[in-house]
Amino acid sequence: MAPGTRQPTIKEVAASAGVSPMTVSRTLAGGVNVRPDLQAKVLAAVKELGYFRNENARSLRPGQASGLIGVAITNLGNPYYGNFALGVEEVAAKHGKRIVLGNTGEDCGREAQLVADFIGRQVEGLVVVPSGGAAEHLRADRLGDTPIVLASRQVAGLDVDTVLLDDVGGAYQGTLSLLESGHTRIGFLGNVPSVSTGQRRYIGYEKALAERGISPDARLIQRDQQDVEAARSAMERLLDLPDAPTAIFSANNRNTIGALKEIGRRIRSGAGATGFPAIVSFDSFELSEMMPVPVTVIDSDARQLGREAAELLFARLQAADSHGPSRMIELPVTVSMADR
Amino acid sequence: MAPGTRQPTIKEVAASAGVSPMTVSRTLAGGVNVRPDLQAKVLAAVKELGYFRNENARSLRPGQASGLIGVAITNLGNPYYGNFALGVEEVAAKHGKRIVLGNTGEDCGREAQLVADFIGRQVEGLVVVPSGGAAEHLRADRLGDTPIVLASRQVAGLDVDTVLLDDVGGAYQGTLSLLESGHTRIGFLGNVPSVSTGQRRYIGYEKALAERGISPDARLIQRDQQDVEAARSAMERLLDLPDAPTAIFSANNRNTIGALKEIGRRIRSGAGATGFPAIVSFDSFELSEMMPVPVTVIDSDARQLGREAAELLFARLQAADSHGPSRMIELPVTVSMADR
DNA sequence: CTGTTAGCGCATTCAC
DNA sequence: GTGAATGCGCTAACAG
Repeated sequence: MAPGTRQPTIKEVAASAGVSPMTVSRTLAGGVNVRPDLQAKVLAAVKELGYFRNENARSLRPGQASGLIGVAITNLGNPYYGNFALGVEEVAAKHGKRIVLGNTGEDCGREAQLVADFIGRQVEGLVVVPSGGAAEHLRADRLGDTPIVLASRQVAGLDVDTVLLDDVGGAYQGTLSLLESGHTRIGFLGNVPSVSTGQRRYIGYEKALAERGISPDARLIQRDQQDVEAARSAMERLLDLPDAPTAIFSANNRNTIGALKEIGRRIRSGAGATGFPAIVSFDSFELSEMMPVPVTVIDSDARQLGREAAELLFARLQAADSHGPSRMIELPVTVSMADR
Repeated sequence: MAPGTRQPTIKEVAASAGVSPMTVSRTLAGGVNVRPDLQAKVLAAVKELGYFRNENARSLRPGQASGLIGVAITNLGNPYYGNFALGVEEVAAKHGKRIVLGNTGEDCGREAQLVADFIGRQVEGLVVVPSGGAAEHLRADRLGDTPIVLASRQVAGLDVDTVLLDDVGGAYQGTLSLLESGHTRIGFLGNVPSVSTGQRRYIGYEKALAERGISPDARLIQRDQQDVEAARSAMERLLDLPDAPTAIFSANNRNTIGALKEIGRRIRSGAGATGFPAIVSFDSFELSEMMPVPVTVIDSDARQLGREAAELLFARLQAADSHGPSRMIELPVTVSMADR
């Protein structure tokens, strides 16, 4: 095709095939009630001209759905959310829908923009991992009638379908396993409490301690680390305490990696490979079995989380029920010593 | 949107505000030539009704761009490509465009579908990490006038803008560093040669060997592993050779992780932590400094790769030159001992 | 400054 | 089986 040309339209295909636009439309829609010889002519013209049906114009017609599901995640660079998106896509594909994926970068403003754009592009539904700030823009009545499902994190006061992990239970079990090994001084590394996972995992940790009559020691609790370097630095502070913890509960992948990096740093400066705290990590990571200290992993299936969120959305779409009572699902997690 | 309900339209907003649709349109477009009091009325009605401008209808008008860039990657679950997509998005945002992201899963058919859908949705340009199979559907003349940039991998016979890493040079340098340490039996772990990175990295490996007068030993070369388990198994075969390699060049992240897992397995079965081959890995990975064997990493910046690909695309879009001679960029890589 | 007209690409409805 | 008319939501161009 020559420079400066537009995408060919259905009219041009029709002209080229010597039929009316309707015959082209019908042929592309499956060919019911079109003579085979005309279909062949149309398909030849389509190929010849490099015609693609304009999906935007198509979805303009009333009753025609856009075929799109909007997915907003917080961090594309995190494989957990990448796999989550794959799970959503898998279910969407099963229903003949495509996903449009956007990254919020944990920024509430970008999230609002993204959601507005999704709606402007006529998505049929939304799957959002909320960034944790204000969430006015996610309220059902601000979304037109577009159904939304939250995943991984909940938003206080937002009464919409939500899929979470069993954060409290996982953190509880993980902490309990440390207590059962005899640890009493257990450090906590976590992300900001304004994110619901941070909040919920802390609750599980505290609950296990409480059952053993241990009240949390504020000096052992570091819960503001959003990235690996902050986590490493928090671990450094814990290890330097006069009465350092003998075990660490890390509430997510980023904190676990940071903690392990600090341990590695000390080993390489000649500290020897012993005497470091045992670690329980909420979220798995590759090569956990290769670490110089044993790591117990609380694992969840990101892809399954994505699938469940999408299923919840499609259930609502099929029920044509965008305002029914909201549902909440908690997915189980598995606690296991890193495979070694 | 749930079947049965509609998003409010510009007409309804106009009616609610007591103005004409054009006044609404103008207000939403920035408000030039609209009295402030009418603007206020319009904005109030917009908020009241929860109106979102229909971007699909908007892009139907001639001259109105869709504001979308289509991005197709091979594996969303791989953080490398996640970060790549972030780089594309960053540059797109700078130009006021949004990205639509799709996952091909290394499947050529899905890639073709995805690209067709992107064009059907009137994307202004495409950034594709090609899956490696046949690529008829990526030829410029099959894409209408939509410009395309390939990233990370090239496709033989496809003369379009491409951004690659310095695969050959990186592999050459990495292999050379092993040769300079005195290794002569250097194993190769890589992905399938039909993917251009696999091909190019092998060439660099071979080139370094040739300079030292070493001809590749077929028994040391395993180049069909696309996932971690296959890589581990390939490493197992290498280690079990009567004359096992003293060093390994691993051509990508998946192969490196697999190789290390096999080493870990042997250490845990009591093999002791010495006597394993030195490893050079094309692609970095987290916690590489914690490995029981030293790992040299050939690193590249996925995000920068995404940025460069996007810049190439926007250069072409702005030049309104979708058919000029194609350009090829090779990004440098850094070779460094894992920071330890 | 504001409103009316017209048409973007497509598919539903109704004629033939 | 096929085509002509019509309108989806929006905005350029023009009229007032």
